[in-house]
Amino acid sequence: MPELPEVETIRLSLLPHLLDQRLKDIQVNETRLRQPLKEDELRRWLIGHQLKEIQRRGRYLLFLWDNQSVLLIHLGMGGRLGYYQQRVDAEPHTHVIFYFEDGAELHFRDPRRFGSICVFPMGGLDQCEPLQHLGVEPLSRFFRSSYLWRHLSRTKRPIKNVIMDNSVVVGVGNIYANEALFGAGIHPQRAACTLNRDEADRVRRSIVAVLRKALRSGGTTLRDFRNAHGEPGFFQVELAVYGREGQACPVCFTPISRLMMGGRSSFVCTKCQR
DNA sequence: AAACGCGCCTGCGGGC
DNA sequence: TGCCCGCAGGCGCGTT
Repeated sequence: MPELPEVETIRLSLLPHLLDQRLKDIQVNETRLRQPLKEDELRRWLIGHQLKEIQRRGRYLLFLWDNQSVLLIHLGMGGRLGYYQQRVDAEPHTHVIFYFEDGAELHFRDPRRFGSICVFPMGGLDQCEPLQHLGVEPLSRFFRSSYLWRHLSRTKRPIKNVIMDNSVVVGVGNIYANEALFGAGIHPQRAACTLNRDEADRVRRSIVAVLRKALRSGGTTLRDFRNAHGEPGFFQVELAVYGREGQACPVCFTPISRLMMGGRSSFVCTKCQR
């Protein structure tokens, strides 16, 4: 569920509170995450250390500490990070609690346990398996038209699958892929290699535009997304097609149709998107 | 060898 | 009312 704008929103909401804070303790309630959580490693690397930076790579949050260690957190599908100024009762499915010296707490909550938490030395960042094969950041200068064109032109896969492929471009999930393709006027099932350069660049610019706009709205809250303070995002009211089957296309009023692609819902205006 | 499909996991909403 | 099924979907891995 959290795609790039949601993860970035969480990062921005944590930043002012956690920077330079020192970690006092860690409580692990559940180690059975996507990959088993190594509690002793977590404690050994992080307790007593000061948080120096919070970065994001794709959908991963990277917490950098004063001992050159990196805490990697992925929120999976419905994972949440909750920041609390002082002691609070943990909500159900709170698997890990980070206690800081100023009394603040960071709660990692993930009912479906699709998320993951691991720690590794900063020097080993290059060897960190989950980050190995990630493509470019869509909001960086590396997401150029020549880059996307190269990836589109060599495959017959549907365009929607390609822009959701994290080895091409990171952080674009189902919601923003649907929105970006609507904005570009491209049908999600078009074979990527049939797009011409102009269409490919329309897709690229549409991805950037929709991610930026969603970020400005604090992300999309369909059901459970919240920033670190428990506040929802507001981009759901601006969604043009996602989840709007049967509703009028905001441009031409044709009813939005839903089609399944590999078990995932795609929403499309068949008049605007070709 | 690219590309598809499945399994992981729980909550919730719709239908009967 | 209550139960069951389908859907949500990122990611890694196995299969074709």
